[in-house]
Amino acid sequence: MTRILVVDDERQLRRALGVNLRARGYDVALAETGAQALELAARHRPDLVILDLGLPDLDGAEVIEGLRGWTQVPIIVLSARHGEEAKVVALDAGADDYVTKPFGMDELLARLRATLRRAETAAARVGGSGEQAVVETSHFTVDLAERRVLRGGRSGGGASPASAASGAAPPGAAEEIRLTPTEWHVLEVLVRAGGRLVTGEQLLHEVWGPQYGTELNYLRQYLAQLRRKLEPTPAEPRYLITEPGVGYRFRAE
Amino acid sequence: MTRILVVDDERQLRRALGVNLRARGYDVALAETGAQALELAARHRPDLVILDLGLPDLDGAEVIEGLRGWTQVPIIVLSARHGEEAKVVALDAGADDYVTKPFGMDELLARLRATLRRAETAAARVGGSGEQAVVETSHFTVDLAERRVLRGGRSGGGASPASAASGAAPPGAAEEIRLTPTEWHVLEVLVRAGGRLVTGEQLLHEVWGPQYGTELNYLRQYLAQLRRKLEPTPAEPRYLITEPGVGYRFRAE
DNA sequence: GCCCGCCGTCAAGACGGCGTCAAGATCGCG
DNA sequence: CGCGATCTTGACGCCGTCTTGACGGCGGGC
Repeated sequence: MTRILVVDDERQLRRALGVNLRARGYDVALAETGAQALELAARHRPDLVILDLGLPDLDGAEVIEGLRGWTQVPIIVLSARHGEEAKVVALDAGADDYVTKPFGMDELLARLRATLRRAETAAARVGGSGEQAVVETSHFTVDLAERRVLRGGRSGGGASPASAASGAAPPGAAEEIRLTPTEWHVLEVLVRAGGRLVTGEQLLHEVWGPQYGTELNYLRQYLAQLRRKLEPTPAEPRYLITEPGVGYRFRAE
Repeated sequence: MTRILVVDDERQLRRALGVNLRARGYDVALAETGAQALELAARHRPDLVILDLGLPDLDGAEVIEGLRGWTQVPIIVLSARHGEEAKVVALDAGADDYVTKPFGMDELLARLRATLRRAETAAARVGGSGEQAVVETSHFTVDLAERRVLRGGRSGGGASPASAASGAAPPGAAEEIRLTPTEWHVLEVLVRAGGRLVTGEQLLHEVWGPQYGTELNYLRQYLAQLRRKLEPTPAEPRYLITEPGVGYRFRAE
């Protein structure tokens, strides 16, 4: 469900927004100060922030900058100030839209939908931002953005044992290796670590959740499966390396 | 250079916008009718459109829909109408922002920067191929602008199992496949993703609205119907691919 | 040289996701 | 007011995935 963070010091308006948004099926969190807003945003990870500029503790621009320091979450600003100056400042600080009070609830909701729509398509296109999205070895290619693994680097690996469904691809072309969600997640964590060692405990936390930490047999299971699917000779791993007694590491040659 | 398309029938305002935008370093194209706007947009591929709703030839919503049929270009609407109703209609039709006349040039420019900034993160699109209005496979053709699907690629697929109503079309000619609104919407989202994976949640958000996110059975239902209508062998999908545990993907071969 | 712990492997059962079928609800149209 | 098309919702069975346990080999420590 879409999470909205509403930041406003007027109890009245905060309640009204909360009720209206919840009625539309949004998951709403409320904050009444800038500090509380920043904390809630970090913890709650909202999909959109509705921010009143007239907060008691922090200046509006400070809140926007505090958010923009680490997140691209869409921000709709509410303000009683109609002046152009204020709008320009807020928008250039990183806000996505600016609505002057008093405003109609229908308009705000429509602007909210428009902003969410725009942000959603943007987020879907670039995974996070920058960062290496494709890691290549001489036997396979891991595409973190597209969430895919393709067999075939410079010198194509051996023919895959069984590929029934996919039409015959030209030799040397990229052929997809199907991974289950958990397999992918394990591989992703290792690849994102960029060659650094990942302890068993870290892996379990990332993939299975914080309440796991001792189930090392899970890792043995999934590392074996990944090696079977990715390594040229699974018995002698070249890429998915075991560090005995510590954890695992992805080596990109 | 960033290209802006300005659509307005008032000569005065058109000129003012043109001058101001050019002074800021934008590359500006001008149109004074809806028809001209659509044509210029297709040819010129602007990075943003500023659209006056009070055009002589076409209704404002028509112009927005005409653009949204094939492009995600950001649209800022100008209008003399202050009513909420008009704003909601325009924004829900696909506009990104709505500015009422008279407006301050500084505010418009700030809103323009904010909208461009938000849209830019999406600019890192798959290699220049840009936005295709028509996507073709060897069994059918999806026309995003015309909102149609035609059976027939190079070598026409087998005869459809049950097509009673349509008159006998000449062999190899394009025959339209009728899709319901929801079917079309699902297909459109998948095709627009351009081969990238779309999670179940994203699909539900786009098609059914943000308050949906867990009704995965809807997707099963509609994906099955689309496969029945589009796939040569619905039991073994070639185009509408399931990524188990994650979502769906459109594969254009 | 023996014991113990860690790791790779195999196998089986539990579980949940996915495709499918089917029926009711809803809406627009004649 | 009745009909058809479409959307919504529920149920069911199959299959792939996940979970869990057990076994054997290998190496290191004592």
